[in-house]
Order: sequence, then structure tokens, then C-alpha cells
Amino acid sequence: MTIRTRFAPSPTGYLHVGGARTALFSWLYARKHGGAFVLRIEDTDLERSTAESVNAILEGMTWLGMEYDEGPFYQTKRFDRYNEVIDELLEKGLAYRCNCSKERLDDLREEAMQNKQKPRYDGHCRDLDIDPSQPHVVRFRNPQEGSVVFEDLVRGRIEIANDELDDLIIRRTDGSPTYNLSVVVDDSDMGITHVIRGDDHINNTPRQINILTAMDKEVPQFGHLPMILGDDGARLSKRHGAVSVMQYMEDGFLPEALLNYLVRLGWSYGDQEVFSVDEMIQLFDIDTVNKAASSFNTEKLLWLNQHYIKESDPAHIAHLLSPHMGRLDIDPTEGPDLVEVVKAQQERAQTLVEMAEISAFFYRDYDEFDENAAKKNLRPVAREPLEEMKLALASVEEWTPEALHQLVQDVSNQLELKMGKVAQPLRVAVVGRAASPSIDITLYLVGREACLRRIDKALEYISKREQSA
RNA sequence: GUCCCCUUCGUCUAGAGGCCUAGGACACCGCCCUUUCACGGCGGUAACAGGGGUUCGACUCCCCUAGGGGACGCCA
Repeated sequence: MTIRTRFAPSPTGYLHVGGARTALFSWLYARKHGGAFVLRIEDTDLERSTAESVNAILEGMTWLGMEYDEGPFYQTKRFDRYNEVIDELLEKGLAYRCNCSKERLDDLREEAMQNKQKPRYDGHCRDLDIDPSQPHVVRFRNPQEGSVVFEDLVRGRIEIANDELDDLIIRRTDGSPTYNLSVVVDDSDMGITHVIRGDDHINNTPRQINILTAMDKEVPQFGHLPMILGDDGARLSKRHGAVSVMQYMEDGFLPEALLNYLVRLGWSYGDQEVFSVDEMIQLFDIDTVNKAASSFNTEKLLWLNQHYIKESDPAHIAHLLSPHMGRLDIDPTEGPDLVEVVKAQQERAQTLVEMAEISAFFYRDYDEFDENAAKKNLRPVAREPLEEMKLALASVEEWTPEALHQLVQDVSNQLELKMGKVAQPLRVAVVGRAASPSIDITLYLVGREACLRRIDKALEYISKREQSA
């Protein structure tokens, strides 16, 4: 049997990390077993589904590299099929028409809650013969006895008594099918063998199994994934920490880092923390997924992101960094080779956004000195080293990191100062702040002209400071 | 309220009855490396929710309690 899994988001918002993790596990499972991964858009809620959301979801999937083998299928294009099934159920007496008013249903719910009962439909129309030409919904005739048992791939055996379930609506008054009907029809029609989804669907599963059984269709395997909670342990929701996957791209994260972070949320393979996509495919398994919910921890994501920035090919990082430079109004082609800049900064940034920020000075003069750095390093004692360095830099023949390193060394020796006493004021002068790559590389990439101009600016700063003192 | 599910360091997790003096990772705190910031190296603080059983022996099995989450829609 070929394994077929699916990801079936409803397009009512962007793709957030919870959805992405669900998609990832489903995708990995299919890939691991050489099966197919199907993408299905569950847009039966005509009110809330939007084309923008569909695009956002597709964009997120693409960015993360989770390619699907079939789809996207849209449920709105399959209404005829759902109605066919509903009519069939109706014909066989496995479903019935109901014209209970919403008011009656509301009253019923309220009454049940007051009596400390589980709210459920009372089956009022179960055996009535409702006129099909009048407004009505269609309900599934759920078995009233026995129980539904299934072996969940991550949770183990789950059993729910049928008398906990009621006759759920499968077709609305407006003729559109509801979720529980359409999923079941689709998963069956599309030959899905393993339904991997969030555990908020656990309670729907017995209903769906009952419908499937009524349809005389095969029941797939289910694997219910635990939730992902926010940084603070509260549920991830749109208003609370659930960030769009694409937001991570904008914030300078690499897709491989997010994927790696997500795969370790609720799953592990011994002590291994870093997984390439190939390793995930090879090592992942659904039955080693944890049962408990886990909290999203941005700190660890940052660590992984830095890891991938550090380990990646500099040219690759440069390619990804370029747009972030653009956001700072910097055209990286007008200045030092971005690949060289990446090599210099690779171990110094947790995100591409941060890397762009700390690399801006390679491409343009800083606006003003970082206050603390200037206070500490651009003091009168720094005047002489800076002036010496300026002379040396102006006349050095070879503008290479090696030659520049030697230069700083020579000036330090000449003035009988420690390297730091020369290099650090020089660094602040050239980059405007206290931190940068090693001084030789920094000077080399900034270039002679800009170095001299910025040293002058630093000397000016020192003079001004002396006057005001 | 009813039903379902979950519970190991702050966080992600290892743990399949003796291998546990509970391991790793992130974060945090020291020290080392160092011209800055990082990287890296070394070390440290820190957890089996509580209570009962079962057993020669429980983090591991069973029960109860507590806490947390989910479901209970003409949403998905």
C-alpha cells in the first residue's frame, strides 16, 4: 500500500508555526515512506475563506520547501460530490432532514449545560418526515449504542461512547456541506491512508469514523499531534504569539532553521539537535512523537538560525542577505563583495536582519558614533594612535588584510602601546561602534578612502570633546 | 458543566522496572581563548506535579487528587 498523507488548512489566515509543524510531520511521513503528500484547501466556510489566505499558505509552504505531489484541491469545487454523498446517505436513511430552529437548538444547549450535561442535539427530527422543499439542514444519523475505538498513531487507543455523540449537521440550510462531511469524503476519495493533524480534531475523529463506516468506506489511520503553545505557555493564536511563517522570513530566519526547530518540537531522535531535511526524512517517525503540548521557544530558534548561518555556504547567505540590505536602502553591489562581508560576519549574527544591520557600515558612513563606544574609546589619548594610523593607511601600498594587520601591529609597537589601544579606537573611528569583525578585515572591506574620511571624523569628535571639557 | 487528552530542569527533550548519583540542547552564571563583538573550549545552577498502591526494586506499571489543554457550532 502506498502511503498517502495530506495537509488540509482552511484559508482563514496565514500559515503559522502550528500549521507548519503539522504540515511538516505529514510531509516527512509521506517522504519517509516514499508516499504522496496532498495539499487540500478546506474552504467550505464561504464567509471566512479568502484568496489572500490561500496565497499566504502556498507561499509559506514554498518557502519552507514542503512540496506537495497533488493539489492544491479546493473543497468549494467539490460541492457536487459532497451532495452526492449526502443524498445517498439520505436515501439509505443514514441521514435525515431537520428543521429545528436555531432558537430551539440554543435553548437545548443552555438547558443541557444547566443540567450539567454535555450539550447535544436531542434527535427531535430523527423520525419526522420533513418536507424537502422547505428550509432544512441534513443531519447524520449517528449510532446510538456501542462505542468507537481507534488506535491513534501518537496517542494510542482512544475509545468514545456513541451516546457522547449527537446527530451532527452535514449539510447547512444553504446547501453547503460542513467540515466533518467534506473531510471524510475527501480523505476517502483522495485515498488518504494516514490522517496526521492537530489534536484539536481528536474529538471529531469518532464522528468521522462513523460517517466513513456509514459510507461503507475504509477508515484511515489517525495521528493526532499535540499543540504548540506560545513562549509564555499560553495557546498560540493569531493574537497571541502565533506568527506567520513568512514573518520569520522577514525577520531574517532561514527556512532550514525553522524546519529544524519545528521538527524538534514534539519529536526527538536521541540527543540529536541538528537535522538536515534528508536526516529528518530518514529518521522521523510518527509513533515517536510526544503526546504533550510544547512551548515555542524563540531563543532556541535563534540559536539554530545562527548555527545555519554559520554553517552555510557564504554565497548562499549573501544571496539571502541581499534583500535585507535593500531594506536598509543599501545596494550591496555598490561596495565590497557581499560574500566577503558574509564571511566576516557569519559568526556574529543570529538573523539576516541583524547581519544587515551590523554590516551597513561597509557600504555607507555611519550617521553618528555609538555614544558609549565613543565615550570610552575616542578620548584624547586616542588622538596620536589615530593620527599615526591615518598616515600609515594613507601610504600603505598593498591594501590587503595581511598588510593592514601588520600596519596596526607596527603602529602599536612604534607607540609602545598594546594592540587594543590602537585597534579599538580605530575600530570605533571606522565603524562608529564598538563591535566589528577583526580590525584588519574591517579596514580591508571598508576601503582606504572611507577609512581615512572616518578617522578624520573621529579626530574631529575628539577635538570637540576637548573643547567642551 | 460533560466528555477526551496531557504532566521529567525556566524551555525543547532522553528515559520501554534495576544501566539514574536522572543524560543532552537552548537560556542563565563562572573561567579560558581574545585588539572589540562573536565563535569556540571547560565548568556550574536547575526537573521526575502530589498521594497511594504493585514489586526485592519505580521517572518507568495501576489508581486517586491537583494542574494544564482540547472538544461540546448551520467554524474548520
